[in-house]
Amino acid sequence: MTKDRDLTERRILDAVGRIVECEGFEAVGINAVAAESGVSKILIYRYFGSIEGLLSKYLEDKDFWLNFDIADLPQGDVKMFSKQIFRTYITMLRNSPALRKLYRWELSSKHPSINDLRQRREETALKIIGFVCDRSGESFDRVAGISTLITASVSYLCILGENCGVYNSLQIDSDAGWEKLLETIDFMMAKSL
Amino acid sequence: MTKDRDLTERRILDAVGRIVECEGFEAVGINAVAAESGVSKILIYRYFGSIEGLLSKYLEDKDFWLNFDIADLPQGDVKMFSKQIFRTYITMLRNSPALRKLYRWELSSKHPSINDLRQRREETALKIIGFVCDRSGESFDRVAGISTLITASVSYLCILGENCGVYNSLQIDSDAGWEKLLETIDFMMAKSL
DNA sequence: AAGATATGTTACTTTTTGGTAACAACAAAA
DNA sequence: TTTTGTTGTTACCAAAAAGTAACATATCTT
Repeated sequence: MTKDRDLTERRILDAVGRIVECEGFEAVGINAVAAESGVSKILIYRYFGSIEGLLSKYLEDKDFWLNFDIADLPQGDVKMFSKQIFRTYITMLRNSPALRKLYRWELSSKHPSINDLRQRREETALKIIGFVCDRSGESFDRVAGISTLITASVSYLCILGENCGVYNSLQIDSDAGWEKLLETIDFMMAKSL
Repeated sequence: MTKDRDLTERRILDAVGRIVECEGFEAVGINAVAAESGVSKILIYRYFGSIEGLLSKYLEDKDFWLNFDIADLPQGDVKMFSKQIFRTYITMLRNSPALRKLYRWELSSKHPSINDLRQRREETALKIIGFVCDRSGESFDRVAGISTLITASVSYLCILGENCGVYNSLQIDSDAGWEKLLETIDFMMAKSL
């Protein structure tokens, strides 16, 4: 029995990660975390206060938009820039089980740290939309509307893809379906923006 | 103690309805249903076999697309027809808590009767998309892509609206936000179809 | 070394949830 | 009227979940 709080906390958070990726946030209970991490429950309470606190800690650095930096993308052409954002978002969501579980969880949970997340996301969104407006000459409402349509549908379809293979005859659980969707998105943006 | 199985079943199903509308399908457990309906659990088992069976029964006639009839909509102009479908869908979702809860539940549950639902929805979707293709001359993939983008985002935003007021600076929990969205959808369809 | 504090273990209580056994009352068929 | 089957009540059991009390051991300070 070595005594190392940092290590123990890491073990607990790692266990949360595994549970989330595999079964989602809904499955993160004290017993589950204790069992998965091999740490006794009482330590979880001591170090994180509650499951709420544990999840808040876990959520730090997990969201896509929060860690999004405009500077990471090519600045030249606005159309390319916009396209690239959506592509990156899709890639992230399709490759990260934890992110998909997070987006799913948000739809049914009123966890306090989710509000934080949303507010900070709104700030990022505002910045990006403003950026695109400035360079494209489109109205804010137009850009916001299109962005909303695209990101919301992408979020929905990525979540759904975990349980369901086909939506409107599109193969949403495979690359084939997503290429068709990307084609549609590109087409739509070409026409609308 | 009057003996009336039909009445009892009705009482149970009504209780399910109240629970679903208020807390969602996730909260439909035997104890909850028994308490809400005032019927003893064992009768629920006897009459519906299990919670699964109970939910399957409840789900009959609940989905939007399953009860959708092309004949209900104006047949004349294809553009109007398409617009009208999406408008109707939005109105239904925004006015029915149970429907929203169903769409939310689908994202995380593997309940057997959900597969039925999806398959039958696919059939309806195929019909509608085919119908629009025939009359508009657009390709199947184009129509399917646009429909997917719109319905998926609408579903997502309606579900999200229950816990979250703003998305991309759009007020998704109020008519104001939805009018802007409708405007975007109309614009997009005008350009794309 | 002695004491104080942080760390960890074990075993327990309570609550909730799903599930069942045993019996009581009513209704219709024999 | 007796029998049979359906409807309903009560009380229980078992498992899973959250949460806590009491104790043991390591680490650091003085």
